Amino acid sequence: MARPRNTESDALILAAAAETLLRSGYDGLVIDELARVVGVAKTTVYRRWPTKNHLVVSVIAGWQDEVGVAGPGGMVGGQADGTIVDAAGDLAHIATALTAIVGGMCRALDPAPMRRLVAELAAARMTDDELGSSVDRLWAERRAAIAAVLERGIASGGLRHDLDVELAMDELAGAVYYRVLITGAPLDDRYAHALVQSVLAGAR
Amino acid sequence: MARPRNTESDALILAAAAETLLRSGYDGLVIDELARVVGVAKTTVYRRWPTKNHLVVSVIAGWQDEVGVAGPGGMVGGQADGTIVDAAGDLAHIATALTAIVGGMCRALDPAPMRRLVAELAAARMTDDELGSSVDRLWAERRAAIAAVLERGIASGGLRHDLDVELAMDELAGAVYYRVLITGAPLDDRYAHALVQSVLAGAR
Amino acid sequence: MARPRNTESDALILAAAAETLLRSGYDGLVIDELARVVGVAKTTVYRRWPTKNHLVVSVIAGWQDEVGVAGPGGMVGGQADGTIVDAAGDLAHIATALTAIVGGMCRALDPAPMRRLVAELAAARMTDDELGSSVDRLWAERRAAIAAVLERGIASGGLRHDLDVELAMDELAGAVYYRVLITGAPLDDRYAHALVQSVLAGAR
Amino acid sequence: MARPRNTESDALILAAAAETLLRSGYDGLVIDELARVVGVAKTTVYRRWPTKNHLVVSVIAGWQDEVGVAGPGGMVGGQADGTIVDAAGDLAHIATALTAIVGGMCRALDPAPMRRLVAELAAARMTDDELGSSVDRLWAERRAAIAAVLERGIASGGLRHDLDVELAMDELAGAVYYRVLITGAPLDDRYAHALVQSVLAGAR
DNA sequence: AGCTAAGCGAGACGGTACGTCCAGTCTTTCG
DNA sequence: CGAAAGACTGGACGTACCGTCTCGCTTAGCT
Repeated sequence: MARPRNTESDALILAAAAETLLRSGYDGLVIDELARVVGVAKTTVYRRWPTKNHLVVSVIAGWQDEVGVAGPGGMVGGQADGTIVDAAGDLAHIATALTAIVGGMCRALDPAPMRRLVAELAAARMTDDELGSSVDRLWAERRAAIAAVLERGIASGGLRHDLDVELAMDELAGAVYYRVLITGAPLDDRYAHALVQSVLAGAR
Repeated sequence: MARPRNTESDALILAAAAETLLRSGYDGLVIDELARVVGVAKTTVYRRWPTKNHLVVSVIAGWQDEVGVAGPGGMVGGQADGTIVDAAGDLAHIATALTAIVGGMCRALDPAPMRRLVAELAAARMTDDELGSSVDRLWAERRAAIAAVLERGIASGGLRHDLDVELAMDELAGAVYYRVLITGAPLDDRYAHALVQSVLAGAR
Repeated sequence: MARPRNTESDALILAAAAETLLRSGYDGLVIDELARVVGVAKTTVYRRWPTKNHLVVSVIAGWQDEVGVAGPGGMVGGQADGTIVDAAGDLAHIATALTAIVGGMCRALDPAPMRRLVAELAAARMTDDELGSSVDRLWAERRAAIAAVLERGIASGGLRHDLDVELAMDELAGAVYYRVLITGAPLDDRYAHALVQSVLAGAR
Repeated sequence: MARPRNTESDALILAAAAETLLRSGYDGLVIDELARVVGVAKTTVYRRWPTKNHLVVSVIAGWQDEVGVAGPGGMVGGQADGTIVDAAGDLAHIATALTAIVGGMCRALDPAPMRRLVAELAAARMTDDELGSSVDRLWAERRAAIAAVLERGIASGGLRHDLDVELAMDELAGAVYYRVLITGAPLDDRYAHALVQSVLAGAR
């Protein structure tokens, strides 16, 4: 009965927002201008995302969906690592699977615009509860991927039975985000490899 | 030769800004109101710090000088862990020293206002270079404290000779900041203890 | 198609601005306060008038439309003097008509707030072209009223054929504005009467 | 007993202020910048003139002293017209003397910067009493010159005994200022001549 | 010759207004 | 009802001047 939403607008807005976010950061994304550029009314944006923050979350979620848990540039699809870990539970395979995931994170988060964005989202998380949970869901995906690998590792006997999975995840993901947000140190596959080795050294 | 700046104003402004920053976060700090509260003209603030960001940097720098590595609320002074590590280099002592530092971090960073602030600073770091380096210096202090302990541990034989100190620090500090900024999980001494144990498990 | 401007706001803002302008002069008109008084956001004012000057122009233009040549407080309508001059062209009637107009000017311009305003507008005229032409249009109305009378006087033979109408107007209006702006001398009907007599003495 | 003021500073400040005033108008004259340009402390300016307005008045007064009542570009010195009028009181000589004075006014006030300045002073007059009287004194000089001529004209029988001198002056000076401030019409010697003729026509 | 009051430069300071920028909401009219 | 257009509230930001003040130094002229 009612006029249906123009789904094309969704895509256009997201695309433009994504580009602007990467190019100019959170503050550089101005809803007014975004709408103008896309050729859409500001209301159309706000009807879909109640807040600038929500829109930003959507953009990032889109990036994840687009490239799997590994983030843009990554290559580990959900089913793929499942298969790998199912096939073999021994330490080498666990390391390989983790390195793939962590490496994907590194490649995804290394670029400066992405770092800025992650920082801004972390800040937004603190003030805005609703957005907070959205952002949490975002981060949670990669966390779950790591958890899956670790738990299969435990199940397969490659890792200690009393391994604190939470803690191991904090160390892995934490080190990466620490470099992203706090030290600004570079992130690449080599670092991912070393990090995984180091953490597994205490998890065997 | 000219009338000197009223250094008391500097102090009052910084104090008020610090308090507001902790209580209300970056956005809660409004220059106009700050000036009013301190009883100073807005121009007096802007004469000292050309931008809100510059002021925030000063506040943080002040925290550093004031409280050492532990940050506001923390209590780990340089001499304390120095003494501990000097006294004995074996693993138990290393663990104790690290737990003290990491526990200090946890207690300092756990409160919500502090989390918000850290996140906002991490974000500001990305855009504003000047502020960035100031923030970096801030974080660097704790990092140095951890490094010192680790290196003495290596020297004393308590830790592996080929231990990647950088990596170990990333794991320790990273896990903490990860919880502060990304997962929002609580931080306390128990966590600090477990974290240190876990990391040392792979460092022996 | 879009939401139309609230025309009531226009009116309210103009009214409040007009009152403030008369009571407190140009500098006494503060946009921030104006908006507050009217109960409107400052942006709503700036959307309509990009500058304080533009707003002042609008106010003045409003006065024109509202009160005719006589200005605020004046009372000489177009038809009144028209009738008079139509009825008889001889000198006495010309003098009466002119005295009415000039007297209206005197009464309108005599009060201190009006003097201040006229002076401020004369000053603004010089810097701001847009505002200048608006102000010019304002002054022009009275000038035209005087010119009409003089020209009918010439046509009816009451005044010299070679009378320089421009010059006579300069003398009449000039004397009034001179007192308004330069000497500060009082203006009333008696003065208007004497002035008209004096100028007509040389115009017969 | 104390160190005397540096009179050279007075001159330099006045000169710079004069130039700026003519080039950039009242608002373009910024005390801070003036002091910087002259190479003098702001206090040195304010010690001499308590207010920007006072300084501006001084500048204008300087112009008068410099060139006699006729203003910059004029040439009728006090003694000159005295001599002229003393020599002969008949109408032709009165007209000549008045034309000289009024012509001087025209030449002095015609340039756009001067118009702006006069307008700004007229506005300042209204708000600032102290400055008002200074400005009044300024205008009064030319007025006095005209009055002198008219009164001698009356004494010599060239002008009517019952001539209202005030009114005649208002007409003469008023027409000029009216063009300066209100209509923006050009002013030159031809206009001065016509104006004097017209006013004298009713004064005989 | 030395004391001292004032001049001077430099620039901090309080105060006040301006005009700008955005986020998010509300109000129309059209399809 | 969805969409386009854009008005509206609300609040902060940084800028610009004015006129006052406080330093420390310099200098003329009285004692």
